[in-house]
Amino acid sequence: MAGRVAVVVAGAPLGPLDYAGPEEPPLAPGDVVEVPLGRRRAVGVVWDAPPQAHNRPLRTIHRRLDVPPMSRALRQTLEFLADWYLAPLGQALRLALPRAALASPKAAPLRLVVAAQGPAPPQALGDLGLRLWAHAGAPADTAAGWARRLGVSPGRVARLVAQGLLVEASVSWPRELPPGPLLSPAQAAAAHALRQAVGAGFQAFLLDGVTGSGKTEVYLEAVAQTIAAGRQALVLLPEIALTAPFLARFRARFGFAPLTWHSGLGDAERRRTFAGLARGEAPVVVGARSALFLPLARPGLLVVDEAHDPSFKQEDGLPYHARDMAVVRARAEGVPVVLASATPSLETLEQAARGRYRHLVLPDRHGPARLPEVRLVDLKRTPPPRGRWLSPPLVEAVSQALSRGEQALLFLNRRGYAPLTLCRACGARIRCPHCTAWMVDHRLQGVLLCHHCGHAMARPPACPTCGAEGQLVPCGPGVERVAEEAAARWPDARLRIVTSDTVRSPREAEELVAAVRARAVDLLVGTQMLAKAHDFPDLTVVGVVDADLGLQGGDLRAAERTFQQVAQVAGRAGRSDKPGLVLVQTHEPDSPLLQAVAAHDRDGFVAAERSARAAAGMPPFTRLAAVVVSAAQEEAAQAFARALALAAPAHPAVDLFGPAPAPLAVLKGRHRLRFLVRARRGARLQDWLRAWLGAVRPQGGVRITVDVDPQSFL
DNA sequence: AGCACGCCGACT
DNA sequence: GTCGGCGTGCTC
Repeated sequence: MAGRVAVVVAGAPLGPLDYAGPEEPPLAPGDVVEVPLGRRRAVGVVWDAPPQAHNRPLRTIHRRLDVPPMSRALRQTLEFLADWYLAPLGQALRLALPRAALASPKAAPLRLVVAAQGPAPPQALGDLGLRLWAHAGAPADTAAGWARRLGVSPGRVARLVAQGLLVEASVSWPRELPPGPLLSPAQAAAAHALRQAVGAGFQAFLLDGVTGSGKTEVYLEAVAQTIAAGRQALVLLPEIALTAPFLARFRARFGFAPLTWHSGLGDAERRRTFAGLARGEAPVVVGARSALFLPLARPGLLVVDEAHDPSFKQEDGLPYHARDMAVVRARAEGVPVVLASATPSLETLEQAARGRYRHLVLPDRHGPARLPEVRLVDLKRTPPPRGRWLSPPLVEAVSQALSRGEQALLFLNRRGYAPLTLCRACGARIRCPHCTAWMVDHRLQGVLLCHHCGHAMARPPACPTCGAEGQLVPCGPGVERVAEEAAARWPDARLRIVTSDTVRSPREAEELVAAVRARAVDLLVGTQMLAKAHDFPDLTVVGVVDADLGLQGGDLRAAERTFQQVAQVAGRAGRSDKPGLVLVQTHEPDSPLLQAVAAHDRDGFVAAERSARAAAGMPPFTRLAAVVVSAAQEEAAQAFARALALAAPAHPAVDLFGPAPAPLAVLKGRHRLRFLVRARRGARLQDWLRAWLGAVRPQGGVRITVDVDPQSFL
C-alpha cells in the first residue's frame, strides 16, 4: 500500500487534497509534485497536513519535480496568509509558485554586466559615454541587454567590459565587503541595533526617519552584516520605478548588484533568479510585492522599504498586505525584519508603541540637506485664473527655480486630461457603461477611459445624450491638463508627464530617472509615481496642485494618505545642498492636517489622527473587513445581501454595518453591495467571518469577496 | 482556477 | 435536428 500524502494544488481554490504517494523514494513536505486533478494535470506542493480520514479511492501522484522543495517557513507563511485572509491554501500557494519555480534549476549561473562608476565619463567615448553614465547603477543585465540599452553591438559591449567601463558581476557570494559610509550618530545607533539583530532570531523593527534622513544607508548596514554572516537578505520596494536609484546606491555601497525581481523580467532571468536564490547562491534580492515569497535557502534579513506605501497591499485577486506578511515570514524564518518609512501607517506606529516592533528613529536629514520649507497656498485668496490650475505663488516659485537652472515638480494624483466630460447644452456627464464612474479624458491617447474597468471610447463629437455638437467640455484637471498649462507658461522648459500611462515599464522608469538626473528634464508633472523615493539632487521646487483631492470620499484613511502623500512628495525637494521649497495648493489652509504638513509635524498629525480613530472606534484600535456581494442582476445581489445580513451571528464585540451600495455601486457590469465588519477588542474577526459566511451558499450568479484589513473602500 | 455537466437559442 | 451560451458543481 502506497503512502498517503496531502498535496496543495497551486492556483486551485482548495485546501490540501489526499493522494497516493510512491513508497520509494518517499515524498517529504515541501516537495513539488505533479498530480492529477479532475481531468487535468496540476502542480502542487506536498503539505504537512495530516492525511484526512475519508475512504474515497486515492489517485496517484504522477511525479516529483526536480526543483528545490518549498521550505517549511515559507509553507507556514502561506498557511498563515490563507488563514488570515480567508483564502484557500491553493490560492495562497500560487503566490510562491510562479512558473519560474517549475523550471529545472540546471540553468547556467547568472553572469551579469553592470555599469562601472566614476566621476565622469571618459571624453573619448563621446555620446556613448554620456549614455553609459546615465545608466550608472542600472540593474544588472546581460551583455545583450546592455547592447540594446546603449544601442551598440554586442562586440562593442565586450570592448567596454575590456576597458572596465562595464563590469562583469557574478551573483556569487562576495568574498569581502567594502567598509560602510560614515554615518551620523543617529544612523550609527540604528545601524548598530540592526546589526546586532542579524543572526539573533526574529525581531521586527520600525526604522522611522524623515525623508532624506538616510534610512537606506542604515538598513544596508544590516544587509552587510547579513551577507558577512553568509545569509541572504530580501528587500521589498513599493514599485519597480524605485529600483534603479536603489541599485545605484546598493552598488556604491557593496560594489556588486543584487538580484532583482519584478514584472519586467523575462522568463529565463526569472528562472535563474529563482533557482539562484533557492540554492542560496545570491546574497541579496530586491523586488516588488511579489518578491516576498521568493525562496531563500539561507534567510537572514527581510526589509520593507517605504513600508507605508499602499502598493504593498494587493487589491485584486487575493488581497494580502506584503508589509504584514513580511513580518509573518520573518517570524517563520526566525530572522529580523525592518519596516522603513518616513511616514509609517498608524497601524505600524501602534505596533511600535505597544512594543511589538522596536522603534528606531532618525530625526534629521542627512548631510547638508535640510527639510524643505512647506508653504500653504490658499486657493480662495490667491486663486489661479479661471480655467487654470496653477496659482500665482506657485507659478512664481516654479519660474524662479527654472531661471536658476533647477528642476521643479508639479504633483497631481489624477491621470489623464480631465476627470469628467460635461455637455454644456443638457448637463449630461459621460459615464462608463459598466461602472459607476465618469469616463476620464485621456488626450495623449485620444480616448475616454474608465479607470476602473479599462473601458475605452473615442471622444464623441456630439453629446451622446442630447446630440448637441461642440458642447462637450472637459471639467477639472488631470496631469495632462496641468502639463498643457505648464507648457504654455514655460515654453522653454523641457517637460515630462509621469504617470502609469507614460511610464509603463521598468525600463521606461529607469530611462526617466536617468533623464532627470542627467538634467535632460526641467519640469516634471505627474501622479503619485513621482511622490516615491526618487532622489533628484537638482529638484528644488515641488507644487502640490490639489492637496484637498484625497480628502474627498470620506475614506477612513483619507487624512493619513494625504499626509503621507504630501510629505513624501515634499520630500523630493531640496535633497542636496540646495534648499527646497514646497507649495501646497488648498482650499483649507487652516485645517489641522495641512498645518501639520506645513510644520513637518508628523507626530502632531499622528497624535490627532490617532485620537480621532480611537474616538470613532476605527483601526488601529479595531479591525475591519469589507465583504462585497456582487451580481450581474441588482435584485439578486440585494436579495442575497439581505439574507446574508439575517445570517450574521450575534457577538458582543463585532459590529456589522450594511449592506449598503458600495461606493463603486456598479463595477465591470456587476452590482455591488458592501458590508463592513468591525471587530473590537476581544473578538476574533476571522473566526466570526468564517462562521458567518460558512452559513450561507451564494447562488444565482452572486459572488462574495472578503477583504480583511481593507486599505481601499471602493 | 479549470473543466465538466446541463438545459435553452440560431445554424450546417 | 446539432453547436454553444455560461450557471452550477466538483476536484483527493
